[in-house]
Amino acid sequence: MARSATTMRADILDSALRLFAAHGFRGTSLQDIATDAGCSKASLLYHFTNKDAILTELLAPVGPEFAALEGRLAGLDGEEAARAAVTGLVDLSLRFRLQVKILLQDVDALICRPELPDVDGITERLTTALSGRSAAPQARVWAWMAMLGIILTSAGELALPEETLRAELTRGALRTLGLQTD
Amino acid sequence: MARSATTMRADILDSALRLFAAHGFRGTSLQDIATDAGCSKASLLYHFTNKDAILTELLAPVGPEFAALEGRLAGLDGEEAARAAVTGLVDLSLRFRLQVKILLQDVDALICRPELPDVDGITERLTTALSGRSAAPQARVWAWMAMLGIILTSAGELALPEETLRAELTRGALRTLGLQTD
DNA sequence: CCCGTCACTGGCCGATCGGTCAGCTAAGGT
DNA sequence: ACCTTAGCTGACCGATCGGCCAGTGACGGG
Repeated sequence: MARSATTMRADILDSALRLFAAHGFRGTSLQDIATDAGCSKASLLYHFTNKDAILTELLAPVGPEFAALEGRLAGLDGEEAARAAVTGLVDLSLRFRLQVKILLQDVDALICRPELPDVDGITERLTTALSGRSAAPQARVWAWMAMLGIILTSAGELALPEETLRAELTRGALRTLGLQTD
Repeated sequence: MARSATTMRADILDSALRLFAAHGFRGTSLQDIATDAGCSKASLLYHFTNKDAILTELLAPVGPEFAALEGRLAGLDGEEAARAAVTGLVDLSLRFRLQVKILLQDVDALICRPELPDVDGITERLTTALSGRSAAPQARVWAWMAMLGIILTSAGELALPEETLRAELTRGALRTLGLQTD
């Protein structure tokens, strides 16, 4: 054995996460991952049944976290819902920077996979909460701006300490939505 | 001859623009475009030297427009620069919805092509203008949020009249940046 | 000491990719 | 009537993709 099994699996997942986030799921070949992880392509398929399984395992923790956030938002309305949605979304975007980047990069190729997070549904319910359950066109536009601003800015490569980023993302999004920033 | 040459070329470009925007450049094969345009794959490569040439022609008008915007912004500073950047960016994002979507979808695969718009440079100069030439971390974060919010919300599929979208994108972005919305 | 299992690999497969090429057809000039 | 040319295509090519399989070598239990 070259190295312990758990190390090999972890190395593969680590390489895959970085490469998928950098070049997209479709833009990263199994050979790319194998080279980066320092093993053969066949070794990947020994530890994982196929390429999709690697992605599924990387994104596994994301779905439940967003579902939990939606559960917390479900009972809220108006400004209360919007504020909770902002802080929750900022938190998840920072915790799952790379994973969210992967999801948004290949949305169209990744929806229609039942085991993966339902991106369309999540974005719709999040924008609804961010808009304070309002159907007004302006509220919907601002909700989309706030959501995309939060998610993609945190997925970007701003070289800032995490707490600074968290605070400014929150303030920026609240202002986008037309809410007081305390 | 099946149809006039100009019609065929235009049909190919039309199909390619829609498909590239929907599934990405790498996610769209020449066969996909040919099927959508109602011709053979070989016919594509009769009208265009290769796949990249189709993309280059689709994105040709975008680069100069952004360069012109940057030229107008170059002499401005502070809040004046930020306001001009917002209105200019909203305008271009709405005029080139699909093209911008293509550019952002496959950024990593599309940079390093000299004949294509320099996405990194454009985004950097735009965020600088949006932040009012400020180097403060908060200003840079908000500039990124405003830019990504504008570009990707206009590239999305909100079913709203264009002038409503233009007005709300502008107001939302100005508020993100902490500016009065008149 | 041997044998089974685990970790891993080289080599191969069919499908699909972007791209080439010889050749067909119809229109237009002479 | 003949020839040229533009428009278009089917067939084919090498490269690369995801995935499969028959091994091979090291380790641990009996």
